[in-house]
Amino acid sequence: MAVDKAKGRDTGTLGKAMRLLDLVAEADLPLRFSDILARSGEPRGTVHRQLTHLVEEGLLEIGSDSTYRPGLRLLSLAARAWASADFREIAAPALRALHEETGETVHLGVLRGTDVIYLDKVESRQSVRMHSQIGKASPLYCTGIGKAALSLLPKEEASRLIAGLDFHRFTPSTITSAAALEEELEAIRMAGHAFDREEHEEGIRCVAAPIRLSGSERAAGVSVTGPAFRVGRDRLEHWADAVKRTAARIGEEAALRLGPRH
Amino acid sequence: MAVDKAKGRDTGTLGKAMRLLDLVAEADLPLRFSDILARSGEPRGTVHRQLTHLVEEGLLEIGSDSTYRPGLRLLSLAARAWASADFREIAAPALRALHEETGETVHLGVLRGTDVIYLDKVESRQSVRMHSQIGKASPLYCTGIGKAALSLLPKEEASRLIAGLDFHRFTPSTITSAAALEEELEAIRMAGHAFDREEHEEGIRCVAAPIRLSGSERAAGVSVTGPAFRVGRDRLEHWADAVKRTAARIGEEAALRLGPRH
DNA sequence: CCCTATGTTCCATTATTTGGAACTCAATTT
DNA sequence: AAATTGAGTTCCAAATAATGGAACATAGGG
Repeated sequence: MAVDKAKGRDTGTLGKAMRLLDLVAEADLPLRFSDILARSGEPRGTVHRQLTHLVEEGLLEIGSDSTYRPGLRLLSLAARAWASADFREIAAPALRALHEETGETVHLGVLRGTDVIYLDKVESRQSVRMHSQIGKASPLYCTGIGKAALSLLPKEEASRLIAGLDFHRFTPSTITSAAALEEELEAIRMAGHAFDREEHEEGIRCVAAPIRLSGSERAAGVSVTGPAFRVGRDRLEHWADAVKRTAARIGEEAALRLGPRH
Repeated sequence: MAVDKAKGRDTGTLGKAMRLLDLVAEADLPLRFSDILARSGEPRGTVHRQLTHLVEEGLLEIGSDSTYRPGLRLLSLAARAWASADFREIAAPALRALHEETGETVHLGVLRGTDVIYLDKVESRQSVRMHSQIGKASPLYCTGIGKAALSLLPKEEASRLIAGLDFHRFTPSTITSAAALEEELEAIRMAGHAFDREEHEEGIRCVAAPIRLSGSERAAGVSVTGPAFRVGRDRLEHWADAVKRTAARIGEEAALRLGPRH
């Protein structure tokens, strides 16, 4: 049977179920059975039984027209995951301070695999709902936090991650080659901060700094984000120091409160 | 091995993994391997392998001191679940209106099993972070929304649910018997709204009304919540109508936009 | 009425999980 | 320093659950 060496993991039955769950969650509209069947490439019986199990567990929900969508149980599980992410709590005051100083949206994110997961967000305007972004995953190579966090990893680990990336062009400025990313990464290591120059979304720019989380094997970052019309290169440059100070502060706090005991 | 008829479900391997995940998520502080082993009652080898799988899938995370806590992947999955909960989106304007009218915190929740899951919350003070409650599960028998939603179910279904409850006294006013709950339920059916008279948390009161979600086999509710010192019985009574109107409005909107197609 | 698309169920075969025991590695205790 | 305890990890034959091909059901057209 030989486990696929390239990918490595083999989480058996659970892994298969999760792949299916991902498939449904990732779709931006409810899928019908046949859609899932087609996308999964697995045989009918198998898919059907697995979906049934996921529904019974509350991880998926099935509509009257037998469309599948993510289930509520995910919400309650995540609520706990979020609550117990004490790193987030530790960072909160520093994020607020940075927001006051800059007046723009501040994000906190961590690296998971090749994605950045947003843990928290501070913004002034209420109109855009807060949760909308929390927990969201974005590719590492086109976000300020992603690139900043990457610059913190040991070089060979960073290169390994980069080698495995699947670049997708979101905007004209998106970095779309490993070579270009490696080059930018070198600059980020020197400067201590990273920019996102409308690389993920047109009209959105940011400066980010990496947070060193000793102990926890995790790379994280903070960023200040704003619309291009209001935030020019000069302002980004100008904020870089504040962002770096914030990152350092969070790193120290975390080391203090998560390091010794916990 | 004869499936436990009383409980019914048998989601095989997935179910077992999820039970373990719940166990870890439900604990309010990170558990070590032995804690989990003890609480699960399963044999060593089994627990160890399952935890390993959960970690590999990102559903759990393991700290340097080999403690387990909920993983970040739950956040990203839930982000999608929340985004695609179009019911929440439909309800949002009505919730805001109710908040403006009453000036107190407004909740939207749905019934899942014997719990109420909070889908959304509108409040004025920013100090208490919004997410803190979203996705949270609270027992059905001591929350306004829970009791209201229950009043919507067919009587025998409600009774079946009630019979299966495991009452826990949170405050002196908590309802702690099936008989008392059945009685109150009758009153709620007549009135069309439910109160929470400091039954879940001391000093916190609320009025809730059930939302009828035709089609979707789901019972939901809206509530207005406030601190006892500011919200007397009279005020609660006074808001009852507004809450009922809001519930009706959400129900109609949902029927319109989720019923025909979708 | 037949045809097709879609969703559901069945069951012998096959692969995965199980769980008891043995093993490692530190930190105590004797 | 040797023995003991406690915590985490690994192993593998036996038990159990997942697989997937095919048959069955159901609904909408043409």
